[in-house]
Amino acid sequence: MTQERLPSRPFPSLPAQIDLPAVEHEVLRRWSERKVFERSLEQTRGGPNWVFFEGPPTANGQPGVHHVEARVFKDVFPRFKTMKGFHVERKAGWDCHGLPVEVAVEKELGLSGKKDIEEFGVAEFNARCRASVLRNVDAFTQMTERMGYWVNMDEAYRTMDPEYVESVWWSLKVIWDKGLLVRDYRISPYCPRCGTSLSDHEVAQGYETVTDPSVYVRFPLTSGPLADPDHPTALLVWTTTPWTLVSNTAVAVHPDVNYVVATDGTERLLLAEPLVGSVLGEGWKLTGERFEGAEMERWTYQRPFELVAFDQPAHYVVLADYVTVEDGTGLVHQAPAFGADDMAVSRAYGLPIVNPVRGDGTFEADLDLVGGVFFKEADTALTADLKERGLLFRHVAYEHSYPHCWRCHTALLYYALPSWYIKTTAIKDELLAQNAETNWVPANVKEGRYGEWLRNNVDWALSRSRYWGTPLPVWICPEDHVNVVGSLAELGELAGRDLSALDPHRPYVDDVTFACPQCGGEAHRVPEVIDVWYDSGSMPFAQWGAPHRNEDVFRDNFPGQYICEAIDQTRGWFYSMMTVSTLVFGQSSYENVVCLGHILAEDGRKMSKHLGNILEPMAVMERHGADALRWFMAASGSPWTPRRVGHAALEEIVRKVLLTYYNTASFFTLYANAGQAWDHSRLADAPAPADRPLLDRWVLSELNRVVKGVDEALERFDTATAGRLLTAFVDDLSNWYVRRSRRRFWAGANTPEGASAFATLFECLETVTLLMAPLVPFLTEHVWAALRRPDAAESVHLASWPQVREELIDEELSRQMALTRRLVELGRAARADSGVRTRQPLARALVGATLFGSLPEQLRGQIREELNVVALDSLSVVGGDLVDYTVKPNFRALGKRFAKRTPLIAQGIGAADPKTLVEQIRSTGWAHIEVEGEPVEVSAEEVLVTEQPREGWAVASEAGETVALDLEVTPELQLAGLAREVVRLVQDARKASGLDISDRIHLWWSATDPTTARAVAEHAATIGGEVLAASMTEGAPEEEVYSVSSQDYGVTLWLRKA
RNA sequence: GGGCGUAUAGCUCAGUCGGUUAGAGCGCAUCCCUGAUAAGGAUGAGGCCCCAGGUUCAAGUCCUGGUACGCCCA
Repeated sequence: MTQERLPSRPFPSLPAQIDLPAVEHEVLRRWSERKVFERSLEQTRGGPNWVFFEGPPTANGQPGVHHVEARVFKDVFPRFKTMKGFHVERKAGWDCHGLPVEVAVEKELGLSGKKDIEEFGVAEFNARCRASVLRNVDAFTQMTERMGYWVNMDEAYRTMDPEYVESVWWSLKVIWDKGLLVRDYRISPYCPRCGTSLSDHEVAQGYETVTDPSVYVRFPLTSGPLADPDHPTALLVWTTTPWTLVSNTAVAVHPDVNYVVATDGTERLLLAEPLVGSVLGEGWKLTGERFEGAEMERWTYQRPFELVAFDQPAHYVVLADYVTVEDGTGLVHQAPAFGADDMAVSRAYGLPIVNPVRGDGTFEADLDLVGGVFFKEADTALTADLKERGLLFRHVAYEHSYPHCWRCHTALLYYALPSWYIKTTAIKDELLAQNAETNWVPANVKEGRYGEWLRNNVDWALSRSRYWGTPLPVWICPEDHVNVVGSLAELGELAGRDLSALDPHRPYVDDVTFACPQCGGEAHRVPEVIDVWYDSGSMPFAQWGAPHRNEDVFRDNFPGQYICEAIDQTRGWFYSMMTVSTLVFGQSSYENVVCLGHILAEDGRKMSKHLGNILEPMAVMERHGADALRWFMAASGSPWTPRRVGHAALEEIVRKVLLTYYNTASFFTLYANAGQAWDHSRLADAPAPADRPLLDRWVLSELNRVVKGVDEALERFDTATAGRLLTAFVDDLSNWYVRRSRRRFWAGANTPEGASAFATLFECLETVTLLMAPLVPFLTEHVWAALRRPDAAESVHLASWPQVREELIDEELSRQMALTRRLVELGRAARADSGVRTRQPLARALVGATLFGSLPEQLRGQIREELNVVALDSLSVVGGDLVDYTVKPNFRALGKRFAKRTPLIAQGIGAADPKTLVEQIRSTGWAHIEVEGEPVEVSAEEVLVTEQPREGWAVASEAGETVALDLEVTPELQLAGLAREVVRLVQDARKASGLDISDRIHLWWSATDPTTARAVAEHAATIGGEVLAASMTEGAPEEEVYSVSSQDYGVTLWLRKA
């Protein structure tokens, strides 16, 4: 569409019909041609920085509509702050590494597992991962542009770029130097066939129901009060993985559970009291000996197998809260190499971690009984051996769900793998202190979900045995000296050659070795790469390549003021952003963090290809427009809770918000361009706001309340409230201000009323366009281009945020207008009830409402016009016997004064004679009532009075307010009504015949109905004025012209342009 | 199993400091208004404010416990 200005017309026209997606494409073109984003940055350079950090989306897979959500929030506040004069750099970023990328590429290549990848070649595999990431980045870029998210994608950081990797290395070296980077074991779900550990997500895909042996084994006690060799007592231990008994290290009990000794006459077993019945059954009785778990700590026992060596003390009872009495015996066998809980407990006791199972899942070859046997297959031999030695108490089959490899269906092993950790537990207090300084939106996340997570902090398992990730920059020599390298330059120095062009990924970086500075032995890099969350948490410095490069830029942009993602990032990015910076710099990297709820499909379920309920973001934006989708994300419901998005919701936003706003602007240009045109120069001549009609003062007051409210809401990151305020104002502006002011616009800009109206509407549109610009940047830009003052910024996004004009806010007027509108609604209800159409004027309306007396004449005039009545009076002028009163207690007021006695007083008010009560209140402001024989005085504000005329009126009441219409239609009123019908017929005909609103016409009329004829004749001047008739002639014209007839009123009308 | 959140009309959601007639939009039906509008207005039908206790003169609202769903973790 074009926005050309005709010489005679001050404004380009905004046609009533609009194709929103087409407008958006036009706006996108304009932004790009005129470099508006770049100029918005240029313009604010030198202003205070407001630092925004882009949480890099994982460029794995195609963007979905849920990606639009966070990206809307990442756009709205930087636009808002830019309009307020802040300089908001927006550097895009892409999270490139990680298992999901690897898995996608594996699928693409038909590979399965690490063995396949290594045969395929790590260099080529990683090259494919890189290519896959770049493909998806493209799709994200297109979506980002289309939705109007202003972010600098030309200089986007990528976590796979060498400069980024080098920054990450540097930070890890800082952490190492602080002694917080350590080696330890980590229990991971592990597929022995594929030789790889699996992510939680992969594990979740592979649960299968299997039957395992369930064994109860005797562990005879060797110390403690029950270790009597004459009456030996054994711990009764239950496990479904007999093969782990080889590595038994301890037995865990719950400190608060009671354990008891039971005997069948020959042997004595110790187990949890609640499980005696279900485990032992008939023939067993309790000996009366009873211990709390806590008392049993460190009692030693005889371990079940002597197959592997322990070089430290072990095999005693330990305490653990995770032990339950729901199944088993309440005594839990501990093999720390094969269970995360076991590992944690054993570590707390300083127990050794013994692991006789090799990476391929078989026991070490030199072991007796099970040497070389696959772990799962060792159960039979081990169980048989236990039975032979009299240690097996019971052996049954046990069916349960157990995780298997999703690739090859091999049973997974929970397996201790050597792993690198960051000792985040050492900085837990610092993290809590940083969190205390952080503003969370919504607030509950701070101490809730996130605070809880911090308080239960465990060390960060950093390493991954994978390929496509930032390589852990650790080189180890045969003497086990650890060398952490902080840059390629440093690595080059160690290796004695220039490595500045090295790709710091596997396998190239693995090939670099050097002589250990401590012992001269050849140091090799450890095989691991790091957790991708560490990559993304490093972005505040790594996006600049700091400190190797751009150290100053980094320092100017740290910490950040604002980050935003969906709620699932609490333990992901929000955590890694806070933790990496606290580890490296001793402070969090962000001050404000917004957590969004998830976007669901219209059916309330997650969007998934499988369910076929995906909304494709580009298609959605082409259908409804990006603005509609943005408004939905920002302002529909509560962004912090899950929300359902669908076409219906977006259509409603288009109709209720966007088109209502646009059509108001369209109306404005239509009339500003008509007749004696209005242009910006008239703003100077317009009356001061205080001298404008009350309706204008009201809408300016509302406008400024909205400016204030929207500003405050956006300052606290509350787009939902901002959206609600704007929706309500746009509705008020269109459906009350414009509706009530139409006549003044018709009257034209040269009349005093018109001058006010044009100025007021222009000011409202200009300001509301600014307020809406961060939320719906396209449509506001389009409207801005049409309406802007000649000296105003070329783009709304280069303009300044509006300042509230407190002096224009008039709370009293707001209340009065609210009453005016309530009374109009009541009057319309009364008309609808009685079936008298609004075009039929009525003689009088009566109003009963507390504040009616204070209503200014101008507002009474609004009611008269809107209800089409000649006179408007208070019901009290009728008074006396013609009016019925009902009174109700106002509990809110009564409660303050009477507290417990409120119900009694309320009852007393109900029992009193309404008329007497009202008369007392009217004359003295107080009324006397009886409560339990005692006199009590109640004030005017403590009772709600409703008054209704007795008969002959159409009445509507609500909440103590009443409007009554006099239904008597006198002959004069009837004629006036008919005249209005004729006016409407002519107006319809003008519109239907395509006349311009300011065209003058010649009008002919002929009435078969004598009453109508009289009405036209008597009201000819009015009719002619209303319809811009230059001449009005009775009888048909001689020429052929446009005509319309009404059988209802017995009239035919002809018209043509004058 | 734990933490956090959500639950109000058929649907999507508001609901302020606790105040006795709980609202809006969509959808349905009937009617009205219209010289910007894809709009606007009125009326009608539609409510166990998730359940159970408690606090209070008074609870959709505050407290405790539960149920269902969601997210994260185990």
